[in-house]
Amino acid sequence: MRDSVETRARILKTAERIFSEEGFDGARVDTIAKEAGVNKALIYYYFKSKEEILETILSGLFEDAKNMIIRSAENTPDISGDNYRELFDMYIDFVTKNRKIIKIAVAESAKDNKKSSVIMELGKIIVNAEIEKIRRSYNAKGLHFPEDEKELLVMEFFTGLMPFLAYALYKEQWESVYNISEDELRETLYRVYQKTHLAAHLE
Amino acid sequence: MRDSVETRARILKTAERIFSEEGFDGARVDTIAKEAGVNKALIYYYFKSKEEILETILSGLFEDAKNMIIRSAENTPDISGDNYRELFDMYIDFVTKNRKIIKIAVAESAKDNKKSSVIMELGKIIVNAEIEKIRRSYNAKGLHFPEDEKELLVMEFFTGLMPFLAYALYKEQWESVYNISEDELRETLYRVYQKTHLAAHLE
Amino acid sequence: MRDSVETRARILKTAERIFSEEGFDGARVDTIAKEAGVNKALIYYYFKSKEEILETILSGLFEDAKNMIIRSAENTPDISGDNYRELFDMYIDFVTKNRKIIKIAVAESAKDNKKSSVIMELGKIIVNAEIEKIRRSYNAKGLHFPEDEKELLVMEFFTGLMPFLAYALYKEQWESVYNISEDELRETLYRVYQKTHLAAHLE
Amino acid sequence: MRDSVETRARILKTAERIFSEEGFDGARVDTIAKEAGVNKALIYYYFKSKEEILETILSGLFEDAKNMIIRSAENTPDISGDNYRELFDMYIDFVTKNRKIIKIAVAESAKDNKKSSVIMELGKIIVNAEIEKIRRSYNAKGLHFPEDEKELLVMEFFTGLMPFLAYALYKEQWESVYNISEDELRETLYRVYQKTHLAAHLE
DNA sequence: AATGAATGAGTGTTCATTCAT
DNA sequence: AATGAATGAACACTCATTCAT
Repeated sequence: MRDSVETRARILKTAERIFSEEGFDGARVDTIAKEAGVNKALIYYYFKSKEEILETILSGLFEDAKNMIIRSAENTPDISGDNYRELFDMYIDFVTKNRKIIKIAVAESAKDNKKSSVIMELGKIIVNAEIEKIRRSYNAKGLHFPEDEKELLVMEFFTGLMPFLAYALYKEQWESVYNISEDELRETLYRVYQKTHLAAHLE
Repeated sequence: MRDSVETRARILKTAERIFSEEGFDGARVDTIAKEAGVNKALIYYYFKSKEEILETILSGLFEDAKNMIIRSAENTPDISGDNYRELFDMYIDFVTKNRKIIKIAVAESAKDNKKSSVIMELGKIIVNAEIEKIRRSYNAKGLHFPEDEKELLVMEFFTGLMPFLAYALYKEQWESVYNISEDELRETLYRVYQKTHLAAHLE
Repeated sequence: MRDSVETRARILKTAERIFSEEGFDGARVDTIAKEAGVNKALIYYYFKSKEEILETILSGLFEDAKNMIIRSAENTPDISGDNYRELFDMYIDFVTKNRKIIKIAVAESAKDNKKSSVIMELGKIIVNAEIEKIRRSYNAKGLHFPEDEKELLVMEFFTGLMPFLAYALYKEQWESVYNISEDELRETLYRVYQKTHLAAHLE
Repeated sequence: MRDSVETRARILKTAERIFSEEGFDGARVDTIAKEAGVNKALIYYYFKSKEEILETILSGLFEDAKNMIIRSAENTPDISGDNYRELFDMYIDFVTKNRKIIKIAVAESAKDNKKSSVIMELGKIIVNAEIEKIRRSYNAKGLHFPEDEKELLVMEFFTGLMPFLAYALYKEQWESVYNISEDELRETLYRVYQKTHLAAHLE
């Protein structure tokens, strides 16, 4: 019974890696089985289809994101110059830890054949959480919240969230192409993020 | 002979659409043939393999990007408050027109199994062009160019380029999920871009 | 211990139903287990293989048939106008009660790949029993038994037994397609059987 | 193009044989391909699934049956002592020629999971055709047609048609088990059929 | 007597690619 | 330049059967 849980988890972890390496369609169940060290039929004992493995993995990303948002709301309930760094680190850690799943999610979300996508859904909950924080910051300072909420949505999604997703996607390629260390990339991105996205929240 | 060129182009256009809808691995040569209205074997008369179709399409994106950069260098050789809008429009038009290919490129670039990727290559040439413009702006104003070029690279890639790619990827989904028109999204993004990325270039 | 017998019987009863619904090859051990409410491995505790379940079921049919023949020989040792009905009912009851197994047996016997088949074996013992009765009837009446025993064999198999097997096979379909009740079908078949097969035994 | 028709026919002929030997569920597409001397994928070029092969084969049986009925209606439009033999031969030839398909049809029709079945459908058209003939015979003789049409239906199906289907199913097994030649079995069955089913049509 | 987990060998089906014309 | 037919190598998924407890 303990083993069973561990086996299922191993399958998921392996699938996550293979999906992120080959893409969902490019990945082979055979490969997952072999690399997870289990019989292929066992995968279908735990999951009803390859599709269900993907869904399970993406649900995991959602859960993780929600938990991070809750923790984030507790630790840094509003935005101020002081807690910028904490917030940034929380997000960078999240996307770094989940970068394989994020790659899968982005690749799938790029497909033109669906109305909405995982990234849009993920965007929604993260963006809303951020906007809530901003609202609280304004209230705390006794300022009235800017009426143009749509602009805020666009800002959080396109210039707030995207750099983090891009970091998840291209971190390793940046390290190898530009010969930059993980730490340096992270620090540089922090400075850049301060000067661009975060700066816009200080007027 | 005219026909032959047209047929090849039709195959490419159809492949571009199918790839962007289903992803490269998810797409079927059969589907491309049927939807392009040609015999499947004919595709192999024009292209050596499915892979070669992809390469041809992605090369097209490169050519287009290079041309845009050249035009851009002529029209707006440096960056100033006055030509922001022109620059923004040029990029938005480029990613809108090429959004199908960009979706393919991003999905492929998300795969963990390659050192570098199309998006990294595309990033390089675009980012370099932008940095060149910035350098020229500094020189024009008699200022000395900031020493930290790496920060500039990171900035142009993660907060300069990414919002445009995200626009290409999620434009349609944004329109349908947030019930926003193409124009409104574009205008809002312009304002956001001004307040974040472009603002950083004005200190 | 009581339970154990009951469990085994439940497996057999369920297998009988599933085999008759899906055919032997179409049936899945998984389905039998689930519908019998037992663990799949338990089926292999009671039976060596899926094949052995089938054999057990078909042996059951044989035993039942033999018992019926013995009872039949006691109750109606010869054939006369008076006991036609009793005989007919005995057979109809037998094939009705065993119709699921008969469906399985016929479907299996239809396969071209065996020399003989369950239905041929079943035919043999039933036909022989009937012929024995006829012989006794002739003797009782002081008549000499017709020399052409082969004709008798053919008659008992093709026009004596077949209508009963067909009744087992198509009873439910007849009821639904021709909107006829079980009783009406049985009575009509009796009249028909009298006018055809039984009539031939009266000259 | 000629070849293409021939290849498709060869696949069907082989499938017919394999299905009749192993049953539909027991048959393997691999086996059909190998024995038809074609690549397995080619089977899916001509037929969309194993199921569709079966349907095509069974449709063929229907067409053949209809044609036989039409020919039969022309040659022997009513029933009389004189054309018994012709009628019998027509049916025996039909079921002999189509015995492989009939085996498949009976095995499939035995499955408990369908409302109606091929054999019921086949029964309907054949039985109706026979009843029509009987009606014509009565009219020709100036007799009034018996009111109980349901009895006629039952008679034609259970004692008229069934012996022929049984002949198709068990002909070979009879030959080998009872060491009887094809001709002798056919002749004996004719005599038996005369004394039973046909006799009932002479009152 | 009973079960959850595991497996080898397959099973129908698909796919990119090629051949012959 | 174009096509219908053909193929080898997968591919996702299944199944009867067994193992360990």
